Amino acid sequence: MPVPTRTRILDAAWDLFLREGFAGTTVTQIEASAGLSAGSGSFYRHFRSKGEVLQAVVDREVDRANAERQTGPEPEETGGDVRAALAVEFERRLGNLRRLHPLMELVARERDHLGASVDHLDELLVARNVSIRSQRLAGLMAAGAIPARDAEALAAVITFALTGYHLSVRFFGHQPAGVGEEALITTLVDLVAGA
Amino acid sequence: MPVPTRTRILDAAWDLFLREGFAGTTVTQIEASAGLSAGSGSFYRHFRSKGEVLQAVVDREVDRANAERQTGPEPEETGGDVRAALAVEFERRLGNLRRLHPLMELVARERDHLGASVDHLDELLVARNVSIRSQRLAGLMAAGAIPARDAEALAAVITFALTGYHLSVRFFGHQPAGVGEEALITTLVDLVAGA
DNA sequence: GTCTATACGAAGATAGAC
DNA sequence: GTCTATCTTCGTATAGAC
Repeated sequence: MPVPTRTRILDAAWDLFLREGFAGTTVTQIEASAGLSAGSGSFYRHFRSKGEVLQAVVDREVDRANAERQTGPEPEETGGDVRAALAVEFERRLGNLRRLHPLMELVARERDHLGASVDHLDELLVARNVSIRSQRLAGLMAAGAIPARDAEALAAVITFALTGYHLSVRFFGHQPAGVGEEALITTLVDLVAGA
Repeated sequence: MPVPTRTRILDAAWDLFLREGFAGTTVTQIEASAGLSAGSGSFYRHFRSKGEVLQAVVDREVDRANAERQTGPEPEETGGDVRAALAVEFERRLGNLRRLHPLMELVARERDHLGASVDHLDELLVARNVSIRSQRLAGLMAAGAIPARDAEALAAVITFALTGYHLSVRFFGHQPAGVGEEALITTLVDLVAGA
């Protein structure tokens, strides 16, 4: 079954916007990469402008990310070992960030051309994350498994420590001061669990 | 004493690049904003290309940031109150991030057009920060003022928690899940000092 | 719905007078 | 060193045939 032209355009645009940026990508390039004749206006039979396809591309990726999140693996109960459970959760979060990275980069770079999609990224990266995490942490505190603190603030510290670490590694292309993923997570677990 | 044209061009370009981005800024705009005739090539008597002026602008701002850092206030000894000293240091870091933000944003957006300047930002934002902080923390651990941990990893957690929080607030335009600066710092101090 | 062809405008960069 | 004028290239978008 053939891939519709509209979809091929979205695929091509997603790829090109990531590599060349929005301003650096021409409609002609998109057409060529989508199997249309370069320089023909065939693109415009499917989208009114280059900006419109950017919106559509980002929305599609946000929807994909949300869909994948639904089908993700549930946090297995590790038999009361809080430290192990936290470590697994933090590792999973770093993995999620790696998968989300292309979308993060595109939205960050082209936020001026995007509208409400920025809020969707907020939800995806920060809001929901802090919210869910703080509820879990509050549960652990109530059970006496970890020291009692401001659960929301603690969730924020964790979220931003992981996100910041990820961004730094990706952006600068190396681990900061030789601190690897394992050392970061171990220390973060120690802090939260009160080693 | 008159401002040299080269400097006026740098000022104008810095301003325009921040507001409109590199691709969104035209040489004609820079000329007009620098007091030159719009559309004349007078710009090219001072820089070979638009890309060259971007490099020059970023280098100037990095140098400025480094110079200001030298003359910054020294961390006052707070009479053995480790928690207060940590809080002051974290607040100061958030202030530094606010001042550095325009430069961060520009370099992040235009990194493709920049060369070694990206490494200078790494030094400014991450490398030196983690390095200095880990040394101080190691000193506090040796003195028994805070619990002993992996000093470098702890420094990384602190640096990225603060940087990530700052970025989130700036990028999304609001505090995450109602966690304010004060709550974040208090919780971070509690974690480090072992409350 | 895709093609060829092209209008239209914008922007980087240069030539030569003053 | 700045100006007027212009060259040239490129990119968005449209017109009309098939």
